[in-house]
Amino acid sequence: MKKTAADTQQAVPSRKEEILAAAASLFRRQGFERTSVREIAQELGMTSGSLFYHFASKEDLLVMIMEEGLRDITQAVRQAQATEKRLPERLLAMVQQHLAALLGPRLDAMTVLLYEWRSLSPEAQQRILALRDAYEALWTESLNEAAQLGLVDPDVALVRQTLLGALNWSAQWYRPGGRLGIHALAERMFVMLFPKMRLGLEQAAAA
Amino acid sequence: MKKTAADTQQAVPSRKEEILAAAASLFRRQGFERTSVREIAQELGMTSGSLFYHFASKEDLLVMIMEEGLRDITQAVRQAQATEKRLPERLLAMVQQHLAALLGPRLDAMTVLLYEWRSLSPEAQQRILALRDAYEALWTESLNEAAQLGLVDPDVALVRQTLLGALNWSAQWYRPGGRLGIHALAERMFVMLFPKMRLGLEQAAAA
DNA sequence: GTCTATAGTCAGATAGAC
DNA sequence: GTCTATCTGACTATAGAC
Repeated sequence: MKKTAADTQQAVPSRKEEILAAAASLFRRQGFERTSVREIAQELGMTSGSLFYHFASKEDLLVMIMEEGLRDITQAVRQAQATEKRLPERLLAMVQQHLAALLGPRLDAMTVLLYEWRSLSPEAQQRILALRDAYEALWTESLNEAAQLGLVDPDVALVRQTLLGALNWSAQWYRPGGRLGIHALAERMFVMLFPKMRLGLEQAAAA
Repeated sequence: MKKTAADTQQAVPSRKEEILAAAASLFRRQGFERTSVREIAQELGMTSGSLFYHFASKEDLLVMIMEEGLRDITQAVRQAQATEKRLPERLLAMVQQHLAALLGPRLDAMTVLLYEWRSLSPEAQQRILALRDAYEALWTESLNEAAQLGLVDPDVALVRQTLLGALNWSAQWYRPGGRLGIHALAERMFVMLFPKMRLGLEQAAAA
């Protein structure tokens, strides 16, 4: 029995997590192919050979970064969906959690997830795609309900693509410390993208 | 005086254009770094050395693909903007031209433009970024007018990012021959993203 | 304009000492 | 768990014949 349990929430990151974080940061800034394992190792003060004690291959690194990102955002949005029962508020909570996962502390991993999937082998691509489909199914579910209430266009697939496209694009331009925080950004985009939904909240009279 | 003038609209593509098209197709499917010059040459029945008679470097290929894509979409949207004088119709025409340029015959080049810019050298990145800024300025201009008429949120930068994000994301999922043509897709997305705009057109009573 | 041949570089991954 | 040293292969780009 190894001591690798409960490694998800600890404050002191394991070596493996340090490597994943450094790799994600480099992959986001330079792309997967333009980043060498030597660069990743150097970032951590080790040599390239040592990396392969922790990971079987460079692609293995990429796959784990992506799976971690997808696991995080899926869990966050699923919880928002389960917590908020009423519909307009539930979708707002889902948008907030999506942007928080995308633009928050895991920005590197999430950006890599969005823009480096072509560097995966076909087999790994299928695995990641299956996880992404499961995530998108959460949205389809709640958007279907909204469509039945007449709150969104009945073409739910198109609504989902438009919504997630607008949200995901923010990873290309959003920079922490800008004029809008993530929470405020989520509200603004929600109002813009779901104009038929009135929230009965305090921002009803906002500009 | 060489015979290279008026090469833009001809039906028979020059060798250079054939190379650019083959490269764009491979870059879109595999990414820039994962595509070798040998593959590009093979696609055209030549050997890798011959490519360098036409292009100085592999990056040169990428830059030309991107510049061509940006030139096309800028021209198309600028013409729509200049032709339609009235505002809601003008923005619809711009959305239609944006999607037509993005998803039409130049889909390969446009996708490469959107997703491979990190493979450019810093100098080339600046050049491309300047062209992209000029393109986005077209949108800022018309969206500013719309904001003054109360047709869109006054945060024009956010509106532009949201709009272009949703439109550009379609390159990830749209496939020609699907249930929606490009023209119809543009109308649907326009209505979804600009709900305050009523067009005075025939689709006023659509579902 | 295209070929062959190859220079020159750098990548991912492995073996074995410590 | 990290190191040094190295294998093996692939890549871009060039030179010069045709």
